[in-house]
Amino acid sequence: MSHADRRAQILSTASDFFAENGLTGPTRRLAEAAGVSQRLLYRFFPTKENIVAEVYREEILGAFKGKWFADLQDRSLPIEQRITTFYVDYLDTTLTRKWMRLFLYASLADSSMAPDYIASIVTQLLEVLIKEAAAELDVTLPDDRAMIHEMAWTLHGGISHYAIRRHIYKASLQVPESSIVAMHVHLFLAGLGPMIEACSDAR
Amino acid sequence: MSHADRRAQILSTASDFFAENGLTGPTRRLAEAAGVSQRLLYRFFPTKENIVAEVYREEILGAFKGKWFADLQDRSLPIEQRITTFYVDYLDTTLTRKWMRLFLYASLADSSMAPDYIASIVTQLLEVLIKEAAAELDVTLPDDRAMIHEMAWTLHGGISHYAIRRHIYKASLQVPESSIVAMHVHLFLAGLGPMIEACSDAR
DNA sequence: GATATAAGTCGTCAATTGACGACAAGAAAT
DNA sequence: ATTTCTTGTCGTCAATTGACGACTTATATC
Repeated sequence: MSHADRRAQILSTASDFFAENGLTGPTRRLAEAAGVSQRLLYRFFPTKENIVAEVYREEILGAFKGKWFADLQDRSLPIEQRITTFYVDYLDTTLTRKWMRLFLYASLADSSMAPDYIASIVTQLLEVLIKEAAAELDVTLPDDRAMIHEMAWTLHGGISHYAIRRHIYKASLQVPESSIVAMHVHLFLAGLGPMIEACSDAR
Repeated sequence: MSHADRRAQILSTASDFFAENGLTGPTRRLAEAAGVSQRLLYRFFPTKENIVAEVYREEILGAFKGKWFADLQDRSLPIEQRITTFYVDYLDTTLTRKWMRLFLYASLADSSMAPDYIASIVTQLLEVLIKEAAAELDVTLPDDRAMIHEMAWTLHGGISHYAIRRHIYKASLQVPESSIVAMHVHLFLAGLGPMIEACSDAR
């Protein structure tokens, strides 16, 4: 098998392996899973840490789509539909079992695998999302950007946590995913106006 | 030092140790952290797994208060205040750094450390919470219990995910915690009615 | 066919791991 | 003072770990 192909195959196996067994999973079991001798791993990667880092780069950082930004701002569609469509896709492509487990293992290991980059992307996403919502609902957002982000997190966090319940806590979920997304989005859009009002009053 | 005291001290150290280093942290480092020889651990616990299990029992399962059920149902106070007070306390006592990290490490390890018990408690909590909210808002909940739970999860999941962002992702959070809780609760109460209506219409 | 180069494995090293037997120090009881 | 029991440590065992040198096998190039 060619160098590039073998490397890709190992990385693909590794992403599944580390997602299931944690970043501390032994290289011998990883090699076994890849159908390869343990020694061969070190022909492609200098250290085990390097394998983990490569998996992280490919699987975690590569899971975001630029298209989302454009779609969320397509005002020819109602905001509820735009957000719902986005989250159905987001759950399907990014908040998968593999992604969530890798991301949590990496975050827990405090390994400086900078979640800053991801935080930055998500923040941009949230900012677009809530600005579009505010525009269609005709409400004015507060000036404080940190506060705006937290408002958007009430929606984004709820859906992210649904993915955690599903993939990490292995909760038995009976309500179909599309209904759940619809609920979260509807609640958010219905409550956004009142929430902003309450925030202004409190000040 | 007496047997009981020493055991308690080891467990206390172990809970911090495993929370920070993961359930795979070595016994030698744990012993060192406890200021004790590694051998001594095995005078109190038959295996390392047993230490982890004991930590889990004490720290994870022991973090829930029966008082919450009573307080949430005290109709002499407005529901918004009841829920807000509950979540401020919940974040402070249960969704701590230590608790979250232990719980996530345990959940990821798929170890059958039955999260069923916790799921059961949380479900009861959510059912009380949303029933009280529906009562005060004078809206009727759907019959489907699974659906009711998911509705409550829009609030509970959002706040839980805030704790994850804070303690696991180490996000820099600028907005004070009390404001965040207030936002989530207000959004939920404002959106609950419309969300329920949308659910009925969809059917 | 000879030869070089790439693909891959075997066996091993030192370090680390969970676990435990053997022993030491101290207190309590007789 | 001797015995006995508790509290504790030292040193060690076998298994596992990441890493790598030495070797084999296949493929391609001349």
